[in-house]
Amino acid sequence: MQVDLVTVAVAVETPQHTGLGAPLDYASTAPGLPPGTLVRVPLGRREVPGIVWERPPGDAPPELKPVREVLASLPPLGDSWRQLVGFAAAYYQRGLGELALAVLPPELRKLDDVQLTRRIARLHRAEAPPAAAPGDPLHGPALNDEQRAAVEAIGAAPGTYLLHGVTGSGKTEVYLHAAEAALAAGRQVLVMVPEINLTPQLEARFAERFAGRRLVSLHSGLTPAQRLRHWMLAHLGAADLVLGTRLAVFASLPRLGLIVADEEHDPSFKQQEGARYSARDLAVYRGHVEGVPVVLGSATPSLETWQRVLEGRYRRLALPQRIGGGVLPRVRLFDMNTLPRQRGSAGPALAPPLVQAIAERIERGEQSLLFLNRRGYAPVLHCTACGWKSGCPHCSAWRVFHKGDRSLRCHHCGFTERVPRACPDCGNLDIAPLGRGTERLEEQIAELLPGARVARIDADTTRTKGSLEAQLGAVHAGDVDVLVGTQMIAKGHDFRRITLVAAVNPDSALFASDFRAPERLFSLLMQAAGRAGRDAEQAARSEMWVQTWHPRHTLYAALRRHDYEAFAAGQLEERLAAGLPPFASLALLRAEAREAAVAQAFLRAAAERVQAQAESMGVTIYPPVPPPVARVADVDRMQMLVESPTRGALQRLLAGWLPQMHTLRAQHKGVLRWAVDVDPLAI
DNA sequence: AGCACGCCGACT
DNA sequence: GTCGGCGTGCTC
Repeated sequence: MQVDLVTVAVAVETPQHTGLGAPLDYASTAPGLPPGTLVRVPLGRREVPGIVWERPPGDAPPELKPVREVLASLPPLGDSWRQLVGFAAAYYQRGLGELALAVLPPELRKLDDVQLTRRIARLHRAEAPPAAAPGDPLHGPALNDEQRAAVEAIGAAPGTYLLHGVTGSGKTEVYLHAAEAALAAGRQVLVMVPEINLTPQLEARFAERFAGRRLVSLHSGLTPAQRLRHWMLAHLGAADLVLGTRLAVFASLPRLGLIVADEEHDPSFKQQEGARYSARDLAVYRGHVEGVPVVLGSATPSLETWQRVLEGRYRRLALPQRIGGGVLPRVRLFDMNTLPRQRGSAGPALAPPLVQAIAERIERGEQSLLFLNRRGYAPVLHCTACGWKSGCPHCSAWRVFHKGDRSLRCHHCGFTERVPRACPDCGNLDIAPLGRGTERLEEQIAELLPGARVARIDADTTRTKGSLEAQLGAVHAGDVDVLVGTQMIAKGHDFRRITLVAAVNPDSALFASDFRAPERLFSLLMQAAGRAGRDAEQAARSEMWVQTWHPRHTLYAALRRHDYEAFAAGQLEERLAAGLPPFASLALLRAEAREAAVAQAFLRAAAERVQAQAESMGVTIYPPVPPPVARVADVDRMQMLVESPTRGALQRLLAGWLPQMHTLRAQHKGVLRWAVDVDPLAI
């Protein structure tokens, strides 16, 4: 019997610096294998998973290897999913198959069709019909006028919406109602939050409200089996709600009806390794492709989002009031210049009036939250005799003094040693901490406020699973008077008894070289302020203190009035003048080598290849420079900024340029890694 | 990236 | 004599 062979294109995991980014051709005996089908194909001497893709017209290579296995029990990945993945691969300059397979649950790639059939059958059996009938009325609080208007607008037409409101203004309630409307129409809902830490409380809120609906989470904290199960329920259309972190933007959702990205300004939505995608930007694209509304929620929108609102491309839905008539805490800028100068070091951790204010809170049984974005005891140790400092031998960074275990730790490469007893250079015994981290602040508060119950929450105290929950529990239970922590505590957690929030030392971000530093600081401080006075009855006497040496800085002036719009206007003006996003499109080319000169030469040669073309397109390629931390783990890094007036020009340039990079790399021995970051967060 | 092939040093 | 070092090259 004659067997007809057809040619199919299959996206397989081929790292792009091999030059193979596009799908490969295979022969198949199964006619009409639909795009989106999961298959296994031979690649070199291996057999790898792949996804059938559209085949662009053109000649197939003469000798084709056959598709080994068709995983027919899994419904094909849909057209809009493939379009999303195709767009993301092209936009972020990664191989299609590499991205497509990277965003599937890792466990899925290991299964053959028999195992898969069994898993799917088991899922259908386990997932009994929901306990309550769908369509139960929502039993939440009544919406205010603005909330109702927002829900109606979202339900009325697809498009991108900025849900603009401060902490406590009721954004989640709008998500819940918009979700209910989408669910009632038989659609699935995707809700994304920036951090895993925030998924449990979101899940609890949605689970409580949608008792009759099937809800799954998708984030990297799940076990491989859970992740597969949840992904599968979404893909099969059995899950109604998917809550997750940035990776959930790639969930396969055949009935998608609404996408929410909460805290859309948060930098965590940008993936920082591999394909460096922005889940927020992809959510907007996905909403556009699928014709569903996308809701971006924030009190302090990213300037990219805000500019699109000003241009009328996104619609702003404002929630101007805190629910229950609460007001935002009064912001008090404390001028550190008014303190008597102390000889030598940093001066007191907390200004005496702030200590007094905290003491009053303790007396009244209220809580205070002190925010210091630097963990450890002191960021650096130094010798008072010879000037030695605790540098990392492997990185261009200081090693941080951790008093708890008496260690010097590099926060970049992890290199850790016990604190030396004496100066390693001159033997002097007098080595002193410089500056202050959360550990030292905790110690100093105990001295300033004897008897106060102080707790510290940062990456060091929450290392083990469940410890964050335990510590937050202690705060909720009222076992803590003063909570000290890094930005970890500024985000999302809903504290009820906090009436004072203080930023201990926020100034450094004012003058950072990173052009987004002010935006991040403003948003962090607004978010921190939002921790105070969530109980309306306490709100009136809630305060946010900012200790600063620059009390007249415009950022603080805007913060004091809780005036995001004024702050944004000022920033946008600066960005426009400087030719920075959202008024320009950026990409960053990075290279790593043992010697900075090698990385630099590689980037220079790369620039030379397209210099003329770039100029003709109005694209500027800046000379390679070392990043802020130039050397990490004995590897030197260099980066080269590419700036374009438009996205389109940047995309065209990169698409033609990057394929040349792997041949160029072969000529530059010693280049360990290189990568491109489209729309980088920091430059 | 894997995973081969390929040509030179210390071991059962 | 072979186990294995990682240099170079390929994957429809």
